[in-house]
Amino acid sequence: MSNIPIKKPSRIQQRNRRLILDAALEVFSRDGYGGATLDAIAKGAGLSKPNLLYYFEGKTEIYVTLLSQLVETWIDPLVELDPDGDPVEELLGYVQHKLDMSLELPAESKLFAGEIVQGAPRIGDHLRNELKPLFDQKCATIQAWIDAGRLAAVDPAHLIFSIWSTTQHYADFEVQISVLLDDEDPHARASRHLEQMFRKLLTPTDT
Amino acid sequence: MSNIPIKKPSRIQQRNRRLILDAALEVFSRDGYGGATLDAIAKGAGLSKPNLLYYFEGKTEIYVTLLSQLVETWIDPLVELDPDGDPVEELLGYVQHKLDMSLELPAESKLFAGEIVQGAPRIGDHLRNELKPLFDQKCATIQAWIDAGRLAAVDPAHLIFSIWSTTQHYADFEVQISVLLDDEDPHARASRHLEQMFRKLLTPTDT
DNA sequence: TCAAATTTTTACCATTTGGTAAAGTCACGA
DNA sequence: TCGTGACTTTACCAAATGGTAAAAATTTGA
Repeated sequence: MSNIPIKKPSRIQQRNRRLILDAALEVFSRDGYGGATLDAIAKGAGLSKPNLLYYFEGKTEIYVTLLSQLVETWIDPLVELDPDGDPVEELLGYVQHKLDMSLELPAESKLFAGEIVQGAPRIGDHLRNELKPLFDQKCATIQAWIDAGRLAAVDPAHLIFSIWSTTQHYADFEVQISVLLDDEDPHARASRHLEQMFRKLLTPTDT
Repeated sequence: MSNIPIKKPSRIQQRNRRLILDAALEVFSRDGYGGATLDAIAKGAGLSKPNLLYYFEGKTEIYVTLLSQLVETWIDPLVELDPDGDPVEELLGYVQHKLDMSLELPAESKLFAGEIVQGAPRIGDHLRNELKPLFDQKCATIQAWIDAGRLAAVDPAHLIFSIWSTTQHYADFEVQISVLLDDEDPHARASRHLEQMFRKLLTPTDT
């Protein structure tokens, strides 16, 4: 018996909200929350500023909407870690998946990084309510693999941190990497390097 | 024959510039460049805003001064990588050193991260002129170690990226880590984990 | 087709923010 | 102790920015 009328969004609404969120992703990830302006987002979306505010209640709502959607996509590959699969291959697959995401969605990665670096003032709850339970569950999965002797003894939590940090680094520190690397194809070498590193770390030694 | 009168800074000048830079580090690392305000910095430093601007030409100058000094400290441990030392121990020592820095100077790490994430618009030159040559040199050192069979065959550049990303992660993603870890002492476990990971990666296998 | 609902534009506004001018205060060497 | 230069405060300001009111235009459904 909700009094709130839930109307299905019109085509115009869908299109414009998408335009706005796309433009906002660009602007927020490039300039940070504080540095971003509604004018810049409006310009990017091809709309007027008051028109923006017809679709979103304010700057913060745009930002939070963006981040909420993002967190879903971001933690999704972790969900797919299959307890019944081969431990080493599951985890190496996860590494590659995360690396691919970093290279394909750098703006998303940067937006997320920026928010966390600044203390997650606007998505702290999301982390606690959605990410934490999943994280604990996956740590348990990894620990079970170790206990079964199917994976080298590693610290599950810190393993995940290492996977996150090394892969996201290629998105978040893009500029630094491109300054330092004269390289042809950073992706291929990054991929090989991470595969090598995590395979050595994770492969159990029969004793 | 410079016409610019270089005066040695008075005690007051030294003290106040330090107060300002300390406060600015807090504010910039917490709110980002765009989100930071001169008022917040002034308040943190216990000075009036016009008084701030007596010591620095503007917001940007404070920020750039901070970052320039930071980059020095930041790349310093890399300088110390000794070509004549034991390769594995040198690199593991570097890992620990970087990890310690992340835990002791999180604000510095975040400030740097924030700048890079946003495309290093204000210290790009610093990276090119100071970091790049050092980076190339150290990659060569690592490659030499590998060629001498004293280190497992790894990609030197991407090894360094992995060291940077995993260690700095503990500073930059502090909030996320503290949400996910119920843990007593993250430092000790992080240290052990990274030691384990990089030792396995780097130790040469006699063939 | 035409009225109701939705969407967009125009014209604003209050606050915040980086920055300045200039008067005043303080410290220090002669 | 007094004048000079270093430092600080007061009183501002112009531009930028997040946001609003209301009229105008457009779309939609009967």
